[in-house]
Amino acid sequence: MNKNPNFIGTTFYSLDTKNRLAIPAKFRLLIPHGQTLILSQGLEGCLELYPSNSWKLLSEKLENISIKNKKDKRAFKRILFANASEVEFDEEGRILIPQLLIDYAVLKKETAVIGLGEKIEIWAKHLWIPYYKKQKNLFIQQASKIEL
Amino acid sequence: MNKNPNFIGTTFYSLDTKNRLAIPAKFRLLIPHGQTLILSQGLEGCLELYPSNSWKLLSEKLENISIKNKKDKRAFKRILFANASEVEFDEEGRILIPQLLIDYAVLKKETAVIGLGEKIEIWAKHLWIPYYKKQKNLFIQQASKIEL
DNA sequence: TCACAATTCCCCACTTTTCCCCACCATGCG
DNA sequence: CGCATGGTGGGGAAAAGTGGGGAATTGTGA
Repeated sequence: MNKNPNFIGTTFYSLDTKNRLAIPAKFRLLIPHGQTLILSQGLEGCLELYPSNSWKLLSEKLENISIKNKKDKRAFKRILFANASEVEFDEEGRILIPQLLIDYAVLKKETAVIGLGEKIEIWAKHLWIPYYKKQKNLFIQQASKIEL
Repeated sequence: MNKNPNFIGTTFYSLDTKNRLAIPAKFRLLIPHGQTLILSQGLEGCLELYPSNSWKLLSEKLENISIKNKKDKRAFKRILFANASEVEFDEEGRILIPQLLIDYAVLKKETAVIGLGEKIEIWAKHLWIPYYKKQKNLFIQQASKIEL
């Protein structure tokens, strides 16, 4: 009965001096109260925030993925899990981001919080903006080919 | 059971100083009460408004297009989701348009709201008028080739 | 075991944004 | 005319985001 969350949209929020970051109320409402979340490193230098059930799906997917080199697979899994962290909301709907992950994503004060369906990505704004501009053109080219 | 809406026609409405935009009553009546809508980027610089189930179908379609490169595929999904937003009607039948999308479509006070069957497009009037004039001629040429 | 430092967490306060509500005006129609 | 409907605008309450003080907790080293 528990419907999968469907996070959508971009918001620009501030990481404060205590490494706290607000999560948009719209997203919070999609997450059952008291549920913990998993914050881990994502690709292209962002962070990923998962509700625990989405995280579970991800780990299962990872088990079934076919990387020929088993050694590489183990390594990938280790890095993913080693840097992952359980986080909770405080009274104001913020999460505390571990220093390790702040360094990984080169987070400064300005961040972009982006809903991607089953997960939420967190980007340093100074990295997101150029990435966005570059990829937007690719998007438009691809989308133009599709009959709507 | 649930019949697809069929939005038709152009209206020129005002975006107010609080970024609210009225949706024509005749369109609203086609949307079940309480249903959320997805506002997202369209092509040629407009915005598109979908009943959420229509958007879901569209996004799945877009996600399944064949991009071999996984990195490009991630980028595609990010752009798709980053520029979309859930919106609801207020008591007066208006939606609140996020600043990000206002910037995307270069919306000023005067907007054009256009019914296109299953979706509604929102244009800055100053962009719509020249686009319309230009495409109208093309339309006439095309029409002469088509048997109706 | 204790003292000290660093981190985390609870709480409060301030500012901005969003949303509820009402009021106005134009239009169309009996 | 008077009433109903639909679009526009704005006041003000409520919610959301931001920042910081200080207590509680944890960890470290003497």
